Amino acid sequence: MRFVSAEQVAQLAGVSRSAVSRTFTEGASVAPATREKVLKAAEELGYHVNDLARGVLANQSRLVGVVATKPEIGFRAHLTAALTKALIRRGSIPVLINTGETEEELLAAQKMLIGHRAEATVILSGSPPASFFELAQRNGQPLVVIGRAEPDADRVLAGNAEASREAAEVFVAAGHRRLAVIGSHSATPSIAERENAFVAAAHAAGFDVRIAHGRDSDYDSGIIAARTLFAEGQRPDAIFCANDLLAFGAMDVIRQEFGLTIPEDVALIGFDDVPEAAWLSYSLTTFRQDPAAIAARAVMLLDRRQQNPDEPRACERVIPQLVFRKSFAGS
Amino acid sequence: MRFVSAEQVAQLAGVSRSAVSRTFTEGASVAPATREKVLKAAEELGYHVNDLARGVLANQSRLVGVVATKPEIGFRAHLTAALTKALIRRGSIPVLINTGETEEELLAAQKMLIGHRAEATVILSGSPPASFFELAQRNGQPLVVIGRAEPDADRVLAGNAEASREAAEVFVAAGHRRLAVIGSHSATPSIAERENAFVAAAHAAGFDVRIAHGRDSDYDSGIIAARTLFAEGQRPDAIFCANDLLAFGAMDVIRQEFGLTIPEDVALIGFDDVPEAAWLSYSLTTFRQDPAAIAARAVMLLDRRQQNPDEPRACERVIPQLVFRKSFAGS
DNA sequence: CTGTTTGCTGCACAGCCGTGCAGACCGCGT
DNA sequence: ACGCGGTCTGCACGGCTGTGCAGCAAACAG
Repeated sequence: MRFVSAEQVAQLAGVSRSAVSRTFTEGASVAPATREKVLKAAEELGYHVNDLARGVLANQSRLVGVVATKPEIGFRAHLTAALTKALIRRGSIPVLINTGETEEELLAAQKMLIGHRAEATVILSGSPPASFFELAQRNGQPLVVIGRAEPDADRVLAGNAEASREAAEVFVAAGHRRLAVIGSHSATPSIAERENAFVAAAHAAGFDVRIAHGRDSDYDSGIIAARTLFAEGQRPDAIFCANDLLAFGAMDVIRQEFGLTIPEDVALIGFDDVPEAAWLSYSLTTFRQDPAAIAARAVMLLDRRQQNPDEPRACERVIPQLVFRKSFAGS
Repeated sequence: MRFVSAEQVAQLAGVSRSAVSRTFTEGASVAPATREKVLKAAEELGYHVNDLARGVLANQSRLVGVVATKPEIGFRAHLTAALTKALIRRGSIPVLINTGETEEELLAAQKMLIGHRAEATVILSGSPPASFFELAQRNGQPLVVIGRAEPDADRVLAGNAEASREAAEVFVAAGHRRLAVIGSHSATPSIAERENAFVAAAHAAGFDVRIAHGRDSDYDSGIIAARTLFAEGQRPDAIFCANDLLAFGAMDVIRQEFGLTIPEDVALIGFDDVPEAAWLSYSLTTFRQDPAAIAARAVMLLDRRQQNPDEPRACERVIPQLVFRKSFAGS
């Protein structure tokens, strides 16, 4: 008998099981005296309401899935942490679905969530297959997507386009003419959007942009991309990096392999403002994204969807703020 | 009617509900023909077994709590990710309890886990109060603690003492005499153990050690600690840092504020081998801890505990490996 | 003192599922 | 043809809870 049941508490308190149930149910009608007796008996026996049985009745649990690939890397780590913290504060139970690369694993995890009657799922990254959305839809599973324009779900978007345009503008205003951008081959929607918006804005201003890609969007990719930019062709004097990690890799190559100085020879702007951007070695000018703010929006969308399940899909926007440091001082 | 029940599947398939149940129960006896019919009907209706109800029967769910403060920082981010991945692969449901600093929040989260009849809890960091262990004990909640010598739980320990001793030995063998160590005021057990073991080993070899502390065990603390080491007193020529983040902060201060070179003027060894340690700017010699290996041990302990609940507490050790990079080349 | 309202309480049911048990059915050997 | 063993199947129960409903006592008004 590992767990105490309400029946046993009732017996010890000398009341019916209903009284116990009502004591632990918000807004139920119990006399203060019985309530007291029940609480005392529960304390003595170490009783905890069985949320599973509760969930069976309500046909819903308080689990919220958080889907992320590589949740330990860069900005995503901060977003994951902020989101789980916000969910806990809300009284939900954050389930971190750290899916490997395989689609199969993701679907298995989703089935687990549905099997546990999860309340909702938040998607931080990756590009789930269509079947994922279909399955969620079919089981009335609310979805919140962060950083991706998915029309079938509530979403929180960063102002990627606006920020990237601003990057191009401040580069041009500061007199830079040989522009470049570092993106990624396996571009997530956010990364691709930043790259494209920067290029478009530069073209609109009448300047060409060299484009470099690494395999991914991490430090090593930044290294590879920077090598291709500086090893051949006209060397850029200003580089916009689709995220901070790419920028760090590029900076290290620019300084150590090509002996150039930042920002005198090359200026850089990154994206995300992870804590490393403030480290003395980098001091990277970058667009700040506040993970707590994004998480708060996501939770808000969850609340709203729960109250009005049939409301049309909503979209929240969080606008990144350019933080000036030494890698680009502005004009 | 948001979810399909087994009853409906049974009706469509023309069998009893028991047959449906047995189809989805491992090792139950069903005729291949009925099984087929049931699966087809389930597919058509989009049926998923209600894991909540299943859990009520078994009095256990497949939730596993993962308790961590600041799971986005440094090595802990990698450990969290590795652990959640391993748990998912095992068929468990990782619940990330990202507790703020308050003890109250932690206990609330623990009660949620117990309420959901979680299978076990893994503790990555922080120092839960005694009431935490007591509550877990009382509810038969298996506990795995990582990186902390908690006698009331199964545990996975890194070889902090062995590695730190090795650090002292290789420094001495390479001819360094002015040793220092950077630890932390708010020392987690691991950090404190590394510091103490290094000091003890140095003393044993006949050398004194300067000790510096920041407030925490992050980059900023490394900066502060390095400033106190180099601003006054005899400057060290070899520093052991209790983790990589501290080392990065120290390196940046040593180079940029004091104009010294690494490793010529000062050699450094870190701990953890987070990816940043391999970045060109740092190239930090450090002790590698494999998050996947630690996670695997933790999961193994979980499995073992589940099979033999009354076995004595076990302790697994993972030995860190010294990885040489440029910050200290060895002798 | 009596009638009525109010506030609690207990009963019983519903919500899903796994499983022991008995019975049905089928194949097979004699 | 008959008995027997084995494989499935359905019934019914048990696991723990929330809640509608009816009843009961107390409080209160007249």
